[in-house]
Parts: sequence; structure tokens; C-alpha cells
Amino acid sequence: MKISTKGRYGLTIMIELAKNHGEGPMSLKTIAQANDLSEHYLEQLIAPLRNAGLVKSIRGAYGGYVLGDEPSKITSGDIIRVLEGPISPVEGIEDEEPAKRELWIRIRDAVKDVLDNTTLEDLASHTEDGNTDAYMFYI
Amino acid sequence: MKISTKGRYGLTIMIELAKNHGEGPMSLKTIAQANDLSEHYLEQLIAPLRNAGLVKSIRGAYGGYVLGDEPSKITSGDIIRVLEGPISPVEGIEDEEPAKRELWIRIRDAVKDVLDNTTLEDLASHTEDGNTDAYMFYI
DNA sequence: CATCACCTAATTATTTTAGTTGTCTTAAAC
DNA sequence: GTTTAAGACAACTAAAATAATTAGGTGATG
Repeated sequence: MKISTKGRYGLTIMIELAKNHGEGPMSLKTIAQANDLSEHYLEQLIAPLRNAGLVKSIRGAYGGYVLGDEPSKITSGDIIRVLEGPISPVEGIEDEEPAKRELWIRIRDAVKDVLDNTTLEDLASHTEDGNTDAYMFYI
Repeated sequence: MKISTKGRYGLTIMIELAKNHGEGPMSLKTIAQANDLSEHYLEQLIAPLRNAGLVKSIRGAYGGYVLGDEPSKITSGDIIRVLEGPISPVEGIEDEEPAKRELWIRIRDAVKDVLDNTTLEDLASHTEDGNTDAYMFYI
């Protein structure tokens, strides 16, 4: 029941781009260094994001990546689905017997609801310093 | 974002025991054959369930396993937590930066809510034939 | 006292994860 | 017009997790 580094690092990339939105392209090198991640590994992750239109690439010197759309239009579900595959706790949910299928569907829909209703705009705003109030309730 | 065979088969065992509740012990052999699973593998899964008190074992001829409590008192969360570990989309949720932490917590709480509010009684009742209505809405 | 069932531990095959290595292409800047 | 920063593409690999398999017990009931 874990999300792998694909989804986690992919989200990191997209949050960085969201924070930089409107200020020109941002290179993977910058993002990799700021987050202490392998640039080559991030390249593998950004390829499917580019194919899905979630980011646009600008080649050449001083190039980099920009978001494919407004931060408010891109959800965490868009990103996770591209990098982790379908949001379902089991493969082939239809093949399961009714009792278990019912549970998997409830889980899938609960997660889907969170992912599809959390935008990059929501997430990027959580990084700006002091407003720790928002998540104080949860811990 | 998947649940492994541990959690899935563990749930299968528990649902079978729930359906058999009040009718004496049920052997792993019976459960394994009915679900076309390896008996030896199920033995590995039922050990932690027994240690957690979710099932009781009755040794000897015509022995087997019975639920450790009423089906209405055992939740899918009890079972999944024992076999899959803590319900959290990432390890070390506290170490994540605020933006992502917020998302992981929302997911965790959503899944937790489903798992802790779905009892074996709920699940076992879904196997009895025709009432496909309940999950018709979802597919 | 044989059977049937539970108990424990070691080993193995497969898959997934998390990268690494290397080469090539593009395009802006100088 | 060539340097150089940056993306594109492909193949390979080490380590860990997953999913079993195999083997050899122990205990209680009929």
C-alpha cells in the first residue's frame, strides 16, 4: 500500500515547477540538486509526464521544463496515475469475489477522491513558510 | 499503491471464517482448496493473525481455526494492518516536506476511514448470492 | 496409534524498485 | 559558427520485496 519513488519524485518535480510557474523554464539539474536526487533518474520520470502533456520541455541552453497547464488545473491524481498506473489497491478488481471487490472499490474511490481534488496549486501553497496550521490538525 | 497477496489472501481466510462463524473450526486445507491457494503459504499468513488474536486455533483431528471475535467486531483494517503493516502511502510521513506530507496524510486518513469502518460482517454478507445491487453503482 | 491439523524455518524464483551508464540531439548564447 | 547547457533515448544492473515452495517437525483427537 505504498507509493514508490516514481510517484513521490514526480510530485516533487511538479511542485517545484508549480512554485516556479510563470518565471520561465526550470532545469532538471536545478530540481535534482535542490532535492538531492539523481538527475538521470528524474529524466526517466519526466518523460511520461511530458508525453501526458503535464509538462512542456524547452531544449537547448537555458532551457528546461514548464508546467503544461495552470497549477490549479493539474491534480495530484493526474501525476500519480501517469507514474504509478491506475489507482486501485489490486490488479483486476473485476476478477475478485464480491466481498473483496466491494472493499477494493471503497478504497479506490476514497483515494481517487483525495487525489482528484488536490491540485498543484493547493500543494505548492503549503510550502510557503509559516502556515503550519493546516496540517497541525492531522498529526 | 497495491495490496500484496498477504493482505488479499489473509482477507480471503478471514471472510471464509466469518461465513463459517458459529459452526465450529475450519481447516486451512478446506480454505486453500476452496480458493485454489497454497495451504503452506496460508499457514505463513495465519500465524501473525493468530498472534494478534484475530483467529484462534484448535489443534488435532477435526481441528482448524475460528474467529477470535464476532465478525462485527473485526475490521478489514485489523487484518490489513497485521499483514501489510501501517496504512500509509509512504514510509516516514513526518520526514516529508509540508506539501507532500499534506497529501500523504489525506490519503492515509481516507484509506484508514474505509478500512476501520468495514467489518467482516459487512464483507461476509456480500458473498451471499444475488444482492449485486450494492456494488452495481460503482462499476 | 494413525490421522489430520497446526507450527517453524530455510530456500528459491520472480518481479519491482531505484537507479547507472552511455550516447545522441537540440538550440540559445557568445 | 562553435561552444555549451540542457533535453532525448536506450540499455543495463544491483538490491530489495514479493510470492511462494520445500522440508521437517509437534500436538490432539478419534
